[in-house]
Amino acid sequence: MIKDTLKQKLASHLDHMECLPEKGFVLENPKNPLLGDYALTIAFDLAKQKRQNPLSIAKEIVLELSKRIPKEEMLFTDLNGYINIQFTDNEIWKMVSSNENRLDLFPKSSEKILIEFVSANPTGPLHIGHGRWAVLGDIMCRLKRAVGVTVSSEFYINDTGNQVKQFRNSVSAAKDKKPIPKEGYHGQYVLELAQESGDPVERMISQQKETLEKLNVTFDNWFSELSLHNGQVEAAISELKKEYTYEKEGALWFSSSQFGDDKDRVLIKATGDKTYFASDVAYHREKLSRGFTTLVNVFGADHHGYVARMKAATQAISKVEGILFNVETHFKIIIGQLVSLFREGKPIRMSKRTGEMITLREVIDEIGVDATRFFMVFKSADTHLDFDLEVAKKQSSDNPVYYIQYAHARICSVFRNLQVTPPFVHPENADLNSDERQMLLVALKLNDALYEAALHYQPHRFAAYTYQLAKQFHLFYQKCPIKSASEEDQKKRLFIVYFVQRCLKRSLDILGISAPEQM
RNA sequence: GCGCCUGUAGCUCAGUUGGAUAGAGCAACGGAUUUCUAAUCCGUAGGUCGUAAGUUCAAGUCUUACCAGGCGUACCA
Repeated sequence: MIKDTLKQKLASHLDHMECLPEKGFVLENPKNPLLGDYALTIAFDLAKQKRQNPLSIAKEIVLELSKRIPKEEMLFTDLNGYINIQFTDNEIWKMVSSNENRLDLFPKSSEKILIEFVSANPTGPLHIGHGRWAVLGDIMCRLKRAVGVTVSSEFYINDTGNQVKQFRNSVSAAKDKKPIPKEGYHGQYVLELAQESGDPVERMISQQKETLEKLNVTFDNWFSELSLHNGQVEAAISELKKEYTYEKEGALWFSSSQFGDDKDRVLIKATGDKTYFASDVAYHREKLSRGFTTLVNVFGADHHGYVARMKAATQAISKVEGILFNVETHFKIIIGQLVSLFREGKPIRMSKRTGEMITLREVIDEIGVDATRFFMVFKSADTHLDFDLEVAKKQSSDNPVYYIQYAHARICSVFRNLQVTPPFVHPENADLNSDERQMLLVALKLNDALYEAALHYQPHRFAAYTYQLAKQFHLFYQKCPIKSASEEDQKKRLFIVYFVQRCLKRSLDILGISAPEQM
């Protein structure tokens, strides 16, 4: 990580100079790349502490840093109180060669994370919202793994309870040519399932699995709710009973409001049935018992009302059982906002009741896996996504995802055309023009982008980086010909492009998008 | 009513723990190829960052109030 390395280096020097602000400091990216590769704004913070003009502080710091850090590595300049830092070409080449190996670049982590996502009811086909949460969860797993964290992905199957019962009833009603109950499921797929033999719930689960696999999303574990119903739900309830439950109006309540929930929640109804929430408590108890240090749940926004009670339950269980687990810091719930489908600017109404809906499978079939994944990950998880099928498809020529893939294909094409095969030799300290320099710099920032995105569970930031990398390449390609270049330039540029190719491939792999060699 | 998310260019959205002149894509307009894929690149135009106060040397970013949209608010899952 070049930013991290630079920051540590600067921090130790600034500390010795007694110029380290109390709050710490941030390495900025200058708005204008001509100003520098990174920038410090510490002069403004120090101005107050030292009661001096920020401009003169910046000048002093530049002077002192220039003495301490050899000018063969980087150059410091000051402007309007900002301190700008520019790497030398020599230093860029050094970073390129030390960037070759991967995992040991990141801080070691002893975390063991469980990421649960999608967890749709097996009572219908997945829709585009599930697709978004699936892609987000999947890429979070890939990001974490890429920085060396242990991650397990899991789908929780709600294969028991009222909804499942209604669903089975609906299918068997359809089988008997009887009207489907009012509170049942009315989609076209129910009629189709009625034509088939076997348990409709099992059919639905395998259909969902198939769709997700098609989307390039796989789970380490499919966890059945039903499997908790041979004692584990009862066990979880009796654990809570030790301290945090009471009876009221014939029902058993969990006092979740003690743990920050708006109100208390029912575990066992007056009818004697256990609530869905009770199974969920058992499920999360089970997660803790498997020794995960961090739990992550990706919820659809339509379930965000569940967050407070799940946190409350998990905290209560950990207390009763004496497990060291801080919900505030180690139970991360990511809310994925909903997706609205459009076609040529017109909203597509989705209704499970009337059965008028477009399934995730249909979207994938229509616009392709790569485009679906990219559109789902490109926008931040907490913005409502307006997704126009015609735009995603019609644009297929200058769609951002193809733009990125094309960058990769173009590089492969260069090699084919020149009849050369990587790997290429690393040039020694060759001078860089500004386009070559920017190209390498953007490519070098991959690990920083990766680490940041993984740390904050923000896959969209990594997608944005990948796009930026492709963009920089297309610019480079335009400005820096390889075939017609001098022998020396050609050698240098072949290596640059080879480096970029590997960065693109690695980025696309993390996004779960293919990196074609030809388009 | 209360809670969560959102409000930035005509449209869809970025904007790092507050930093330099608020950015990209699409759409519009004008250019670039005797050269490795023009699925590309360059340029022009487009903004009261929902509104109003506040904090700060510095606010799209933080605080408060209000306005608008989405979602939630079950002894359903």
